[in-house]
Amino acid sequence: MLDKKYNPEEKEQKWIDYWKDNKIYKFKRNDKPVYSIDTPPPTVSGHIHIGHIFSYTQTEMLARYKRLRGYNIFYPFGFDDNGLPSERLVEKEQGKKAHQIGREEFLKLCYKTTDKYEENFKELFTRMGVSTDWDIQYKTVSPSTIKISQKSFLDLVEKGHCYHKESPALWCNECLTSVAQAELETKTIKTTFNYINFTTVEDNETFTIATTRPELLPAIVCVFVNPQDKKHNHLIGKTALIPIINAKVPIMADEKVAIDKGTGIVMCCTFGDQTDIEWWKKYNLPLKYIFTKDGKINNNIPNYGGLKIKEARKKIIEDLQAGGFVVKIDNLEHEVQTHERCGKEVEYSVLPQWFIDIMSHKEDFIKIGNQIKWHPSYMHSRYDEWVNNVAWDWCISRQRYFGVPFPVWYCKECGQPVFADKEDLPVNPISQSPKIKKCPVCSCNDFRPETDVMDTWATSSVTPLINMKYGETENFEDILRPMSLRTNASEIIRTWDFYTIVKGFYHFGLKPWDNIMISGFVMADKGEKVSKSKGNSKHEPINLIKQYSADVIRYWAGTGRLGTDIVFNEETLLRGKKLVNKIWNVSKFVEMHLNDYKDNDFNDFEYIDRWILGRFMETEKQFIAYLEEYEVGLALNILEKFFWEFCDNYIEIVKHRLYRPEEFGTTPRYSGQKTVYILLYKLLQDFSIFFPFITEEIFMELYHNNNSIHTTEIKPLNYDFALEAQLGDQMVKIISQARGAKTNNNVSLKTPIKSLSLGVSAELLDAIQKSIKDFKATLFIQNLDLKIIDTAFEVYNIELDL
RNA sequence: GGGAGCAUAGCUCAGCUGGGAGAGCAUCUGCCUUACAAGCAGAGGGUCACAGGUUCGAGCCCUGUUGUUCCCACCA
Repeated sequence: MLDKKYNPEEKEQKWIDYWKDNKIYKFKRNDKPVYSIDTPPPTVSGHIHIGHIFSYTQTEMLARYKRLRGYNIFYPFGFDDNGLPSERLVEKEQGKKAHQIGREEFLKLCYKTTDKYEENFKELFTRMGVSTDWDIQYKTVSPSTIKISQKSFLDLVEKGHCYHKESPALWCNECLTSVAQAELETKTIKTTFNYINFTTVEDNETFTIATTRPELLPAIVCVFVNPQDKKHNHLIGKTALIPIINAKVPIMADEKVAIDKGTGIVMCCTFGDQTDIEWWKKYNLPLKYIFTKDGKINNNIPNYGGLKIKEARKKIIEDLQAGGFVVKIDNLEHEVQTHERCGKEVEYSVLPQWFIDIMSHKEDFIKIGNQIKWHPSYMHSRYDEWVNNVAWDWCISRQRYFGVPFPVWYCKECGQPVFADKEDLPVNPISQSPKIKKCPVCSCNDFRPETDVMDTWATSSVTPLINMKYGETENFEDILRPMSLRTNASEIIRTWDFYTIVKGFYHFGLKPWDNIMISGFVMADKGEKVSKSKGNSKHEPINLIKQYSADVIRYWAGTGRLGTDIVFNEETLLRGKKLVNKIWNVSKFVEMHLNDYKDNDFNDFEYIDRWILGRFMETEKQFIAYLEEYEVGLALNILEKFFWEFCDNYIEIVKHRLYRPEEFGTTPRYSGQKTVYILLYKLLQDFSIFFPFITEEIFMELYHNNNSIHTTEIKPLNYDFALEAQLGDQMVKIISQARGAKTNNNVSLKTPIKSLSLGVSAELLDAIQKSIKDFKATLFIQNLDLKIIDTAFEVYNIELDL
């Protein structure tokens, strides 16, 4: 017997335990087709917020759908505890920087901290009913993951897609590491645009250069003018004298200079921006690198050495003003590139780094992108746009600690890199030595380890490889190449998705997945993304679960349209709560009437039963169509609509038949029983995608034919009730009008109708006659007068028994 | 500056390949009806952002405009 009231807190825990004990979601190799999901390993950053719940739940619903369609679901969960976010978390908790703690001790703390938070994450996702198989869980810094990451690296080196080079790279002088283009975030800041006078050495002609970065004056290696610039092209070939610094640099020509920007004359430094780097390479300019790694001016620069960049900027402007070199200073708002992990402006640095070649295979990456089906389709263009705009090879070196080490040593004499053997992985070059004793180039026998670690994305981009146990003896390559689905939010198309495609292409020449599904963000308020870093998650998931139940939170998460941001709102939760409550109540009703029910073959359905069965078939067809397009929210929407129709109209009509067989007959009662038996079963199945807990509770109580609703299979009904579905709808409209008459008279719906006079179409007349008992009983009609008219129907007269 | 999404009832949104403008919440009026008052029945409420176009017919297709959000580029 179902309880009078449903107690979510108790029942949800019960089913969590049951599913776990009975391994309901366990992946086993069998004959069924595999549906595999590459779901984002969340960054273990200490806090889980409602945004996580949103996107993971949508994916989870798809897993449930595919499971109910007979697929063998490969649905692992991972944790991305690798890299800077974890390091920053530990630094914050310790109140110390990594280098103050020491490499070994710091790493221990990283493992300890991430383990702790992983448990929190796992618990909460489990609590939400996530049907992942926790036995195939991975993390991005475990020995097995490090092994696969290193293997991937060595494979790319072998294939010539990965190279080591001293090269300018983006540098964060807060995190003290290089970063990749994809890790940048643009920010608008207020600064000044400074117009500074230079002179030519040859004829002492004054010309003005506008710059936002006057502290780079000591780093100027040359000055550029557009050769088409009639006003300034006479300067080309002369020598510029840098004010205050008094260095002399050549004035050169380049088409890339925009004549109408600033004064049309540009200083080229080492390195102010990306164009500087291009010019530096193109014209083989000298290197005048003036910054230290932690964001100060080099000590060897007179007057400004030791100052922080912004201090130096201030001081040099003062000095320039004092020397009379400043023409004017404009206030300016402009966008700068910042490091997304810390929000500080990035600089450029020159260091030996490992790069993965991106630039020479952009077309291939576009091609692979075209082979993947994007949901929603317009997200594909974000990917294309990113690939087309990428300007750098992917720098995967990070001068940090907590991450995957490069399996590389260098000869101390000649610098020749020596790689670990694939069989020996995982390798930590700091604690281990290379196998070979002598450098193959110079025969030196002294090596130093690579101390950099890999970029987080270098590892998370191999999640398909981790899942398939790439290169291991026992692997899943046959079933996971490619995987069926990747899901994530739009913000990491350019990182996670792109890099995974890069790796997939380089390793196998294949797309990593057949489909990709992009979810939106949760907004705290309009335009304000919920995220842990901004601390605006007003609602703690665990409290919301306690208040509303996991099923109801899932309802909210399931309503969003694919790829579209949603605002967290409590009204939606309330709506979900009502729906879940209604499912419970109607199930109680059905249970009550199935006491003596035996499921026999039966096809002699009453007209009204055919109507609702036909309507359900239409609904489920659309429901499935939406889910095939991954439109979870639209599927839920249409199912919900049907469900209320089922409760408010069908159940109200069939009620009397179920209660009073002596009056309406046992066969019509059986027809009603069979109908609610079928439909509740189907509704529970369909709803189980969204509400795994309450549907399981009801299913296990009412239908004793399986060990879980989640291992059943959705099989569409096979009746031909299209006409009944259509005419039944019209009958409901008539019923609704008659009810309206009662309501308008302020009387109960039980009030008898003395007489009802109706005009109906011929086919509707036939329908009403076939369901005359139901029709009259539902409205409590005493006398019914029917005649045929041309239009669908018209109510001529209703006389109530007041 | 380039690309994309969105604009429908007071609020949050749905509306498939072009033909009836919809749901929930809120508001109002009723109803204790043998599952459910966390319920039920009903009502009011819209120039589908704006301007053109295609079509017998446009919320839906095309062009443009405005507003808004996101991604990218812009550090001279």
